[in-house]
Amino acid sequence: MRLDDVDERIVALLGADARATFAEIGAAVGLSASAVKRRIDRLTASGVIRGFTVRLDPAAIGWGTEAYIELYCRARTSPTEIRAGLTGCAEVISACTVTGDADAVVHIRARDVGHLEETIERIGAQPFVVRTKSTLVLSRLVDQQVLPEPAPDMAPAGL
Amino acid sequence: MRLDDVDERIVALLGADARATFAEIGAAVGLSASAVKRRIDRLTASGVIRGFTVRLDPAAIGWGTEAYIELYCRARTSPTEIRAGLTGCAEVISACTVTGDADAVVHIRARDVGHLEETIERIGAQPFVVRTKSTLVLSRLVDQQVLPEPAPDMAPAGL
DNA sequence: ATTGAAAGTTTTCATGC
DNA sequence: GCATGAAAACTTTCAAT
Repeated sequence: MRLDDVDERIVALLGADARATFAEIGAAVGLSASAVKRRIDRLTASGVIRGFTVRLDPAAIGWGTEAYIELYCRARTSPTEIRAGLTGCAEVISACTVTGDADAVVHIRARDVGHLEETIERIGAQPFVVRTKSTLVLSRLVDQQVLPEPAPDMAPAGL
Repeated sequence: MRLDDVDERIVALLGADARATFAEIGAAVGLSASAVKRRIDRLTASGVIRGFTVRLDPAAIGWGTEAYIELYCRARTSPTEIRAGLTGCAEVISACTVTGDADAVVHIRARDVGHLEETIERIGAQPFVVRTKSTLVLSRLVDQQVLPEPAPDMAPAGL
């Protein structure tokens, strides 16, 4: 689906505050509240907008430990199998299969290093996991969940 | 700050739909709309809730290529310097300093492999970057932005 | 801390441009 | 595809419990 400039700005405003009213967004982009709602409904129906969520501070609720775990899997392990082995694990923020030495990278959040260790052991105990390699996060520098820019026709933003 | 069970459920509901009305949330947790608003206001004021945002499907707007880039930096490069070098770069989803061989890991989203390559070159051209090591994401298996579970007192043993 | 109700907004939808 | 206007629903505030 193709987003025009107004769609881009609406998406950016929702990224900054997903609970903004249609009237507020409309005032910012020069549209009526109903026109804004129509566009957001269309963006949602078309799958561009997957939903609206809350941004939490994990550290504020005692989940301040973060790590990336590389998974080295048994031959012929399917992505589906990896996903199945990770779902239900509350500590898993994200996971993906990757190129390179490892087969998958799992992003973990835990309460503390003890909890992290326990989680790594739990994941490492999955039958398809041959070994794991963990990288502890020291400090988070950037955390952008939404494209910060009205992505125009090519021309990525300069540094 | 300490979250009680009701707070946990409210946060989980907001995670699933940040535009849910106070009345809807109240019905789900057995509270009035005003009580829900008070709790959400308190969670926001205390920093547990950092804000509300939209979840997009990057592939739906043509940003379907994803990679992790490990940064090997010059000696005595500060995290602040790394952050400064990455801010304003629309392709950077997240970045953090880490333990292990590399100094930092940068999560990138781009339109295609060409755009990714150009981004890697741009980041690699930063004065503090000695070399980079890229890992391309093949398929995303899990993408949980919010703690999926009412984290109860699973008590990290000891302390 | 929560409720319940009043006043002010927002959403929703039908209509017309 | 957008604006307008009216009805319904929601948010916000505050007195009371």
